[in-house]
Amino acid sequence: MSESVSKSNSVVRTRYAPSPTGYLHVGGARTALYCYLWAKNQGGKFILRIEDTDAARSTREFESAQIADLHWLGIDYDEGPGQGTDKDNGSFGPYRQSERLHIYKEKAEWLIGKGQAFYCFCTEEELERKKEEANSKELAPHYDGTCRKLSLEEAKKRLAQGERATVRFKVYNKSYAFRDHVRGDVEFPEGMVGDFVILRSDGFPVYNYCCVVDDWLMQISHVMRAEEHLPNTLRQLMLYEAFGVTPPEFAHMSLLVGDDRQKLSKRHGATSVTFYKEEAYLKEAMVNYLVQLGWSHPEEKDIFDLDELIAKFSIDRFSKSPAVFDLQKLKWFNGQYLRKKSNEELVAAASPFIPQDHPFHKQKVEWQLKCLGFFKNYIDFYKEFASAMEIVFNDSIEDDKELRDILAFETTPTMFQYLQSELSKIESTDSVGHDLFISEELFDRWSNEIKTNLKIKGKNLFLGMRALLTGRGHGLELKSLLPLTPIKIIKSRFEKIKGYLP
RNA sequence: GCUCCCAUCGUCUAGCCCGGUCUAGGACAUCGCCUUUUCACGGCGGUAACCGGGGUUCGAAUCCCCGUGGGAGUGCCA
Repeated sequence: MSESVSKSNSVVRTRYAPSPTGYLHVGGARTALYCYLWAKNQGGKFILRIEDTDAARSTREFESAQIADLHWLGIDYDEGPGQGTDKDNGSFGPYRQSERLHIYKEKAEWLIGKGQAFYCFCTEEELERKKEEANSKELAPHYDGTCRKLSLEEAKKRLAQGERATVRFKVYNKSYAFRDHVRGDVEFPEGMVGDFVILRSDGFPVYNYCCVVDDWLMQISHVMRAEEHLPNTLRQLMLYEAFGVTPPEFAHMSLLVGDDRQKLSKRHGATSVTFYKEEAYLKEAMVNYLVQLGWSHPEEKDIFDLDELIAKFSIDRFSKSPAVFDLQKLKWFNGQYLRKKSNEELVAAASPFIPQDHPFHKQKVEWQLKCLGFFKNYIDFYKEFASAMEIVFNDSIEDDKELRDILAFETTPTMFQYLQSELSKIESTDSVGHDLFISEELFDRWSNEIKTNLKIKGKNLFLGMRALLTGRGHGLELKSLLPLTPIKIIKSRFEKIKGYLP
């Protein structure tokens, strides 16, 4: 039985170690966020390590895309590709595993020399056959140890003759236990795994191996990763032991799952951060939402920003059970943060997400500020501004019972006469053809004159004005809406509404 | 198959380690009311959960055991 010993009073160093084989996954983003928050909370360092040992699937494009997405969320690394390579107490870089191959080779040779690893000449076909055999006999499909007995001299001879070999780790026959910050005490019984590959026949290292070498050499204090890695910890513990190194502390976070409770994947819908970024979700909402999928604020608060998170974050408040990634709450968060933005911020940030040919862009800045400031109360996403503004730029009549009822009020024709004459007094556009708008003052004057001169008030007054000026029986607050509507639209609707009067 | 992990409202969760203050708290969603002479925003309120069975105990959501259900892993992927 081996006990992992906590590293005390050492500097906290966490790492997020993605493989650049796709875009940043929301689950990965959450893990990165937790690593980042813990490091920052402890005044430590957050490291980004690129695990690109799967050369066939890894690309630099995905690497930069993932970094860009992390950056978008506000997660910046202290050390990583192109950053902080020779910082502080020595060199921890390079930070791409493909650039660390010589290190893995050297350490593997050391292990071989120590008799803790050996060359294996078994072919994939042989291995596959043995596995099936073991399976049919209901035995654990472990490596059967064929090459374990080979002497080093024998192995070197075969290597010299050009035979390809992997390097396997000679597994210890004993049970392991360690304390996990999320899971508590975890035990692995003896005999769970067979001798596993640490170096492939092409010389590239395998995940469980290079992960340990790097976490060790980069002096990572806390390994925080998804629960799917929990079983890997056994192999890694063995490697730490072989190297004579104290393992880091571990925290295995629960998985993000889909509505069917299966590990979140593409078939559950959009899972890449890039998608949400492009859909103009707010990063504040994304961070706030993601963090709460598996972690809770000590004061049960719901809304908090990155700075508060850094201050309040703790490694002991993770939940153990998987969390369903469900967009409802993210949508709510997005609406909350969107409404918090000032009108100036809104115009700057949301304009790109309003179609280029939208008349919104032709209006003056003051109008734009007022407009988005008004419509933000009705929507949750930047992309919804365009459709929300329909009511301002669309001169169609929404003919329904509600509208007909209002038009049938006996006061409505009188009001129509009055508004017709008022509208005829104002211009739709200025001298250069720009849209003109009525002022709130003018709107107030109209209502007052109708009230005092025409003796129309209450429901008849407001609903009547709404019907005649907007062509609808219901809608948004008139006093704010009308001054945002181009006069030419109001006039055009007014012309059409004539035909609907009884 | 084997190994490991998990189990509180529909969803995210608090509480569990250190049993009583839990007739189980909050948030999203939902429903209702108020506000808005309409909608939304906002405010107020309602519906809604301790997987099952045994134990330990005066007392269990909380501790123990056994079931059941779910998930992950079992690669020359990470």
